Amino acid sequence: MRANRPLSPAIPGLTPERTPARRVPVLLPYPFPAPFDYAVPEGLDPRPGDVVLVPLNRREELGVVWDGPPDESVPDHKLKPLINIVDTPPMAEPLRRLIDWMASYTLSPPGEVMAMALRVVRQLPGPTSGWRRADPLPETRLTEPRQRVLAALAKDEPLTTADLARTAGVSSGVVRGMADHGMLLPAALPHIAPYGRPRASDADVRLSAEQTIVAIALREKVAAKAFSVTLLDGVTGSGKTEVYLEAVAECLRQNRQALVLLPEIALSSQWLSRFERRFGVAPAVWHSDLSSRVRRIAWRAVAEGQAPVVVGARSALFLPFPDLGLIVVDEEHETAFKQEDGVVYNARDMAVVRARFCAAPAVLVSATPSLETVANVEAGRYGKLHLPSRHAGAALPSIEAIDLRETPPERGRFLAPPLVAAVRATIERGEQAMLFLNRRGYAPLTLCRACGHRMQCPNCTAWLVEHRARRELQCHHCGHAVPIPVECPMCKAAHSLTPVGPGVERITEEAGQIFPDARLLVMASDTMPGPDAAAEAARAIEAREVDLIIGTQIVAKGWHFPHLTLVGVVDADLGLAGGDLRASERTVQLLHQVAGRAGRAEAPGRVLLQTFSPEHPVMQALLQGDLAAFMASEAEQRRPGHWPPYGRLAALIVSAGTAASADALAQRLGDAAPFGEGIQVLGPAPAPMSILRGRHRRRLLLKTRRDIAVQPLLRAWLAGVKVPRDGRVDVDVDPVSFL
DNA sequence: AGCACGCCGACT
DNA sequence: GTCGGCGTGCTC
Repeated sequence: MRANRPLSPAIPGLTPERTPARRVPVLLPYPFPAPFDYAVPEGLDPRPGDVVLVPLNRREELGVVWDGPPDESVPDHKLKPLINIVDTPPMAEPLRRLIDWMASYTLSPPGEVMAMALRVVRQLPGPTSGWRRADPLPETRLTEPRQRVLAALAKDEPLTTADLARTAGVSSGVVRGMADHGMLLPAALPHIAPYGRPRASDADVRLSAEQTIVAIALREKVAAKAFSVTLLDGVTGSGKTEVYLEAVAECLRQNRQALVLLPEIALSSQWLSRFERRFGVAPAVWHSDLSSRVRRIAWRAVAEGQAPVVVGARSALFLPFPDLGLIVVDEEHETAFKQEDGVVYNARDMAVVRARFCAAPAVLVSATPSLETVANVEAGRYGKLHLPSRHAGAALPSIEAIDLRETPPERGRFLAPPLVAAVRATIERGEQAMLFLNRRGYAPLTLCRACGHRMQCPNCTAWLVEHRARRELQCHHCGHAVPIPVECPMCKAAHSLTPVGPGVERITEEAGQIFPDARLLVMASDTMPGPDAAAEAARAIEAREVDLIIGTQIVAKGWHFPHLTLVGVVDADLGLAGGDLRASERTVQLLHQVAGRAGRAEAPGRVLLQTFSPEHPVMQALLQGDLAAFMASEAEQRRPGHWPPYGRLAALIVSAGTAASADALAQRLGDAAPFGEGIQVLGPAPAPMSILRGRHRRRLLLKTRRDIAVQPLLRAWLAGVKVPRDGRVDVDVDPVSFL
């Protein structure tokens, strides 16, 4: 091969502008440590970012021409020539740099990160997906059906085989035959802009003086066309969305694209209608369960600059924006931005990195900013804009505690008398109430009254949760489910199994008994699968077809229910147990968010927290409405020990098929642990879920001072320990969950 | 990640 | 004597 293709000597005057590279590095969507080199056949001129088809092992694979010099360590004779350059928009430089940066930061193979960006390109139609008429026509019989086909193409607009056959009223065989005779030539399909132009200015926008000041500041950030990070901190109901939509509008005036990341795109029906009200059109939506057709249209539109605004989940970070001018991360404190499987990354932080590579501003939005973001503001790395009061005169809800030690619920019940009375009064006034409990199912624990046996998952260190509607006990970590047994599997006593503790199903049952005439609606991830169900629930609530909403986690996020005036938190202490570094922070954020659902219009809102420890700092912060002080004291507790955000943390999760081999591997990692000034390794210890999906897990934590990067330490550490066949070591840089 | 090669058990 | 189990090793 090499002998047949000598490089032509460079002749002055005839030398092409760019001498084709003899070999190029190609990044493949697999966990190889580095790009592979390929030979460049004559006539092709691949450049960094081009999507290419290459031979790999005896398959053909898509890869991306990567930057940097080729890896000369692979000898020429081992090189295979790349097959073709795919006719699709190339991966732009900012995205390539994001991929490299993420790979290095998360210690993931770059190909695995790139796979997230390429996943969707695979499904793109090739260049032969449409037809145009050949000119001149080859000499063939011009039958009547064939003339109709040519007439259908008179507008010079390529059509797909199916469309062409339909318009011309012929079978697809006619089209095929004409193509075979060279009468039709393959052509890329024209792109029909699927997303309308949003109107940048809107006379109907009514912002308060406070909002206007903040909106102007954000517009200036966008107009600067430079990297910056701004925290937009505003109480729930302060109109943060309207304000950042004005930054989006400014971005549109600059003719650059804007990206808005939401933690749970599936539940964003209200966000979308708000957007449409402001801009007159819908934005492009991006999340993992789009149909392949919609996904294809959206990807193309983004790549060709035809999607001015994209709203999406974390994977939208990898879309091929040619000219991104603004990234907004709404609810930036949400842990849903953290991707826990595959490449472990935090989309909020990667959004900032992407903004830097695009020379664009990033705006982080929250009513309860994360400690990380607050620390970045204090250190001067991020700017901050504040919206301290609720929009349109709505007052912040009043928050009161119900001390369960003083006014406990009746035996076997979970709603205390003061909460029951408040819900009843609210419903009787014709207003809506909500009961919040962040726990799915009927009961979190099933216990044998005869022998004390607890129903546990065989694969995980977790109790089985009763789902009464499905008559099952289910593990929420691995999905393992069994029918509810009649007798105790341990002592064989019949009818001795008792549900312990409440889940939303059980609260719904109780509420049904206490308020028999109330119209109930349960909102939980397993009762509202998908965006349509959530949108329907939101519609029913807004239309006042519901009196009492009972929900988990998902009722906390971003909803605007104007007739909702009472929120009852069934178990405010839930989430504080477990010794998690972030337990307090997360509980405050979640409960504050839930509380914010109450009283968003004229009627004042009221929030009742059922708790066994109203004196706990978390409850006190919520009751006094002083989150800033709480976060400050939380920060002070972390500072001396160099805990995040005042230090860096990385977790190593060791897993293996048996406890013994997990212990052995964890021990060897512990022995090889890095050491030095400002470096500390905690563990090995059993992971909080010491058995998960049948694998035994151990955990080590690397904690360093903020000025010491964890990645070089981790790389050296892992390089020195050989992982056996059945073992795995997963790295989680900046862990947010300690499970 | 695929995919083949390779060395040990139950079948036409 | 072959079909096939999944252990291990490579892919520019």
